[in-house]
Amino acid sequence: MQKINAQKKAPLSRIQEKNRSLILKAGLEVFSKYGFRGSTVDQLANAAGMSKPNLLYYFPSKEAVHVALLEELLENWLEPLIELGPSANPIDEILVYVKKKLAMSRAYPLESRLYANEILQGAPNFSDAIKGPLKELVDEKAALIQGWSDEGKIAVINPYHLIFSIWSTTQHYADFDVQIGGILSSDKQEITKDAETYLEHLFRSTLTPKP
Amino acid sequence: MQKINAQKKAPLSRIQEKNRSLILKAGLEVFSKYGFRGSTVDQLANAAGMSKPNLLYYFPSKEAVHVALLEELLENWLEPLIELGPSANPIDEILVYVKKKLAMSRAYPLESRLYANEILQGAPNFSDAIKGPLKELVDEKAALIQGWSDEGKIAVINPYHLIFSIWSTTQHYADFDVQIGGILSSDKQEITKDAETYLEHLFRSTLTPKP
DNA sequence: TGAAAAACAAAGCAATTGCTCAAAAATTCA
DNA sequence: TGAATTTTTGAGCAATTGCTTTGTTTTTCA
Repeated sequence: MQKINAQKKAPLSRIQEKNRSLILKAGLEVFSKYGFRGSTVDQLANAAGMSKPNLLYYFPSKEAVHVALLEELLENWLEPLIELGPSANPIDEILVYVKKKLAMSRAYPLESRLYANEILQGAPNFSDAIKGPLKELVDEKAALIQGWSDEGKIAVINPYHLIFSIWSTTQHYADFDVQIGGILSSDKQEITKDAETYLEHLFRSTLTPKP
Repeated sequence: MQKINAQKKAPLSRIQEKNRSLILKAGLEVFSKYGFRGSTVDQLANAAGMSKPNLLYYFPSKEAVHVALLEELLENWLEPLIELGPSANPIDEILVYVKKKLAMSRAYPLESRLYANEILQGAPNFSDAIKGPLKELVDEKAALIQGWSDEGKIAVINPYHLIFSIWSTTQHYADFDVQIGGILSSDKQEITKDAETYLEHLFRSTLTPKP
């Protein structure tokens, strides 16, 4: 064990702060591209611009870097959904959530791919978070949406699958970026604009109650 | 090089047939779980129930197994979209495609994850297929859908993004299976039924033209 | 300033990697 | 049957893996 498990006691020095963040940034780049098992400590150290032993001076193992990244990720990932709340106009409230998720896919594609990699590989370091905080939050918001549905303010839909479809359609633009870029010739900005228009239509139609 | 590049000349013997298929099956299991770089020849050989040198007697390298799998995958992957064609009822025609894709996600989750892994990692062995046959097919079907849109038979939507959303929502049930299972307590069969109901509503609402 | 502490890295460790060699075992077929 | 061919593998290769050892350099702060 290294001395750096003082994380919780002493505040981090400037150098520690800088190097830990360099390592996490490097970890994000490497892990999001190759997954945990496909990434090497050498790659991490190279990407972070430091020697291997120095990297392991700040994090006790390759896995520790990965876990730290996933922990950081969870908060940011849940945030937009947390903000979904009671509203006089539920459809717009949900559409705002869709737009936030799409914007996040575009602003943080590496994070999205890190997450996708982890889930794809069976979530070995993330299943607690899924079954705990994530499930709780989704249950809560699904109940909220179900309420809107019961009141006739939105169409009758399964709120869980609604959430899944919002996740999948928005994250697709980050996770399958290579595929989309291979099929569409337009530039990224235009793709994003078209995606937003399309998704707005998609979810508005679905949510609008039938007469 | 091994003698097995006789693939195209001599027909495969019974033993060859059996072992190649054992290896491909093993490759599917391992690669879909860990990605290319995260998988080892040892794992492949173990999963195939044979020694490492014997596996390499049938395929010249780990990469050759991976490439063979991806080639096989492409055909099956394109098939449902190929079948999408002119119809008096475009909405139902598209909904049939959605259902086929969802069924494939459920019947072949490993294939879906193999594909997702490859794309996530930048499609190092698949970008030709994406920019070639896949793009061509998608262009063709997008034109077909655009035609329906122009004729007023379906709503005004961007056909490319419609296709992306069909892919993402259906494949999500295979690729993010662990996450879904962690959130929903119902059994797989019920999840699939609910997903089908939800997706049918989702795409029918989107595609139905507004008066 | 200088001694203690923190930050760093060259070299090296055992284990694992993708793959090969050489030879044994199994199969084929004249 | 038995010789040729195909199939199989134990052993081993150099390279890479995750991580440590050992020490040097830099920073901190009394």
